[in-house]
Amino acid sequence: MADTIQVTLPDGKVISPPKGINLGELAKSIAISLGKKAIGAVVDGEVKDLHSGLEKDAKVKFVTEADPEALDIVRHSSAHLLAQAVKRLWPEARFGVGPVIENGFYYDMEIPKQLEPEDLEKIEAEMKAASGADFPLKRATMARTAALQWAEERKDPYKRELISDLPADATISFYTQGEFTDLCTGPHVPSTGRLKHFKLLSIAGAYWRGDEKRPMLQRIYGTAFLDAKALEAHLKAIEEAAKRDHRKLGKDLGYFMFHPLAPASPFFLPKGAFLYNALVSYLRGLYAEFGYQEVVTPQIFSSELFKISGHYDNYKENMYFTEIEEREFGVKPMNCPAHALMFGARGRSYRELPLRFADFGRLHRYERSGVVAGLTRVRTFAQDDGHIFMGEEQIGEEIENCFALQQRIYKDLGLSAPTILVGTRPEKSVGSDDLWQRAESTLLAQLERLGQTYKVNPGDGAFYGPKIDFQVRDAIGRMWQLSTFQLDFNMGLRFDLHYNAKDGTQKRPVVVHRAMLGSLERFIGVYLEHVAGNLPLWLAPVQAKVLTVMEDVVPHARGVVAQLAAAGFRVELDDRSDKISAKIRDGALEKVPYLLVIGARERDSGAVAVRERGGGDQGAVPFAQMLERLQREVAERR
RNA sequence: GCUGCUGUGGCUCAGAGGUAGAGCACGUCCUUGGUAAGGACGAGGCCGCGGGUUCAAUUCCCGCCAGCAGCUCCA
Repeated sequence: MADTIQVTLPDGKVISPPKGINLGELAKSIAISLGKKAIGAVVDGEVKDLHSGLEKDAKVKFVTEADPEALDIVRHSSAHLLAQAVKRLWPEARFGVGPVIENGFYYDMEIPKQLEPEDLEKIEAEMKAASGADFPLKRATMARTAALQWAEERKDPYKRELISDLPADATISFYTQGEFTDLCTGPHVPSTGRLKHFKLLSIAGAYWRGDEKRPMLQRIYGTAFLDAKALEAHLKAIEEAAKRDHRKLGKDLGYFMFHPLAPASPFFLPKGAFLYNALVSYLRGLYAEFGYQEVVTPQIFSSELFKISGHYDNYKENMYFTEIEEREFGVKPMNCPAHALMFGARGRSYRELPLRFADFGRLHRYERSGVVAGLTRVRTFAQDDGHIFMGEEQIGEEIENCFALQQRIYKDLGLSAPTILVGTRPEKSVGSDDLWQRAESTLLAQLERLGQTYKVNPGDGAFYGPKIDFQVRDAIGRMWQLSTFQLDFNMGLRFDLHYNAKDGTQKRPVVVHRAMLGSLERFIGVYLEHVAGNLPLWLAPVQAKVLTVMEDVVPHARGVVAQLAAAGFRVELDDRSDKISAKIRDGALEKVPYLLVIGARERDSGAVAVRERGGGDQGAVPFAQMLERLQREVAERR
């Protein structure tokens, strides 16, 4: 019995199948039903498909549709099904890679025909046919030379490149389904009949291996699920996401607009400008509390400044320049150089440190035309920017102070805890290895000390120093970078900044660049999506609308509006000669937090009939009580 | 920047080689109605911009601009 192995199942049971048994047979041997349901298996923590053989003792857990791993397997196999369908329709097609992504899969390919949306239907139909044929997916391995020859025969330079890039000792495996074979490590479903609930979503261009110097392939995005219901739900979720797209909300609610004569540059309409300014004044309140001093700095500087700061060498392609009196000037893309000038304008004492400058200055950055989008990627924006000048020994405390401020803001705004990413030295950068080394280790030490969990993104730092980026997942599930803390040992050096230390020596200040909301523009975009346009009372441009039931009560309603306005609330009156239901509908579509209905009854009793956003009629509430409720809610920032 | 798609009244969108339509919004009038659309009438369009083809272009072709989905790049 030397040729059996010990297999431990999830329930702790140990069985002894023959060595080399493939997982599909093993599943069947445990239970016929398991043999039918199994899609793959997790062997010692690694996902395998049912064709894999077992050569040694292992822990095996079969993956059925109930397991989370199943979805990835189905999606990966769906990508193969897509490729098979494309190959049937366009035999000349050459294939790049076809991985699983967060909500589905894609496949990059070179096809002589430029794909159009209608082609997706044709491809889908072909995929259904291949699924109906229920081809088993057979795994085979090939020696490197045979594999390369395979790619050669198919005249597929992409697969060839993929094969030659595989490590010398790699097992090169292929999967065959019917007439179609693809290079792949797997795992896959046992047969194409398992793939029924898929949908092709879009066509896009994608550079081969993400390199813009290499050919652009056509990429087809799709998604697949284990059952029709889940697919339906996902497609529905995509639709719902589109409804809370900030570009749509911004337009519908009259918050901001764009114009072709200022591409990628938002115009904040009165209501949007209110929100913008409300955020700024909220931050100003916190700045007083957290020891910041706000400054106002120029927009345009001689290029000399950017040569000193390093932007001229490292950031020039993102800057706007102009020439006047034969001197070159640059529009600032960041506030830091201006703050450095202010710090250095006179002698500084250690007693002033940490010196915290805050600046809501407008920044301009040239962004390539294809990358701009709504408010989340624009060419002009303001940050809730700040630079902290300090002694090296103050870094820890200051980073901690930054975290405290950030947590306060996120709490007030109802944002969830962000994902933390540490960016280290990029290729294009200023400063010595030693400075970078020190800056990076200081940041990491702080994160450790504060017990924050984080991931490191090598090479993702700013050109002047390493950074901590904070990403927030919005309600739709996309990640956005908002806050950023950046450590800078270089600015002091470049601008030759110094201060008189306690011991009488001249010392170099260290600088922290930090933004809490990041760019106000991006923040507003993300936040609008986060709340689906339902701004909390304290930020809503219109907090309440008074709606009149009939003409007789209009004078009284005016009085109510005046009282609310006198109490500092932003109120509108809807006294149109429309039915109350129509006014309610309009107010609801405007996402106004409170609709206050006034008819004869309310007038006579000094009340308002309250309707809270998203809810129904709450009945009459005495006016004084309502006023108090509004005041409380604003104070609590609900 | 690259690939593809799109561009028609304020908004959402039809339409066709013979210079335009719907719904909503808007205005006026009627209606004063109690919790998500009352009625009638009316006004409003360089059919993104510039070339070309054609007797005729908003429609077909080319270029540009802008937007959208991605790629690449970033708050």
